Amino acid sequence: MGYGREMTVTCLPECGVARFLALLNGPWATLIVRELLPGPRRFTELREALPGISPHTLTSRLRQFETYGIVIRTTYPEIPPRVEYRLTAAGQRLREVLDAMAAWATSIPDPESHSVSSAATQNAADASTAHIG
Amino acid sequence: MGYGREMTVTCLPECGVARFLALLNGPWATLIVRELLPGPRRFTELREALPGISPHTLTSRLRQFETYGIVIRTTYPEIPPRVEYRLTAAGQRLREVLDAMAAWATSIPDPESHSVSSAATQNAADASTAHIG
DNA sequence: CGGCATCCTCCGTGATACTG
DNA sequence: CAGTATCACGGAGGATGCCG
Repeated sequence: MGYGREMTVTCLPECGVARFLALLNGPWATLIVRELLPGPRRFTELREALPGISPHTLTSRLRQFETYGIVIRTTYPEIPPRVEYRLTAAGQRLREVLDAMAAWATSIPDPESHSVSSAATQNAADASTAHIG
Repeated sequence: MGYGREMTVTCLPECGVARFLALLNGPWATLIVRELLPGPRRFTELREALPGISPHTLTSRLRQFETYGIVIRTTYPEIPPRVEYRLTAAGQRLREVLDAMAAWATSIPDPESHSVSSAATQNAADASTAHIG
């Protein structure tokens, strides 16, 4: 699955979570959607809004979104050429998911406060002393 | 970012969405959390609940979750050995995110209904004829 | 400006085998 | 049972160059 074999996404998984992961795979995918939430964006605008992304990756994700009906690609036959990407109704419904992600992430402490040395690993002996079960 | 360089996650991104993606990276990560939501699970239970996952991957994700305080690993010094993984309070708050994911995924049509041939690509000429803005 | 083509790296994952 | 070790794969992603 995933980055190895399988998951050709010829037919999406039954599980909703799995379906989501199949469509918004990769670190950039969700961030691109995030940039499109406020409104339509041009290719270059997306590039500038996503520091570090390569045009190759941006095109790749945008094309996949287009294929799955998350994004609409509109070409304006102008000089210089202009292309706008905007979320479909389905794509805009992703706002709730991203909001949930952001809400969760901001609620957890920084990774510094739970370094590996004082990680959550524990033994049942300690557990019985405490109140695990 | 992502699978290339950077994103060593020494310090999580400011953006909540990016933080989420940094912690729940990879296709299996979220699915593992999903299996832990109902309650504590043992290593083998998780393996069986996630068809196709390898012990290597399962261990890897579980260790990362442990590092970031999403999962608690409890070792029972028994014969045969028993290890339970359970979500922390922060981990359990992921339920809302997964619910949002599932809700969104089930609301979108199957990929068959929007094949590439009839994809959403369109020209501005058509847009003016229609009602884009 | 908005790509596409090509080559390359990185890392999540799988498969198999082995250990406490 | 619960991993660990090793090798290998493949796709996401980066870098560069070129084109309409």
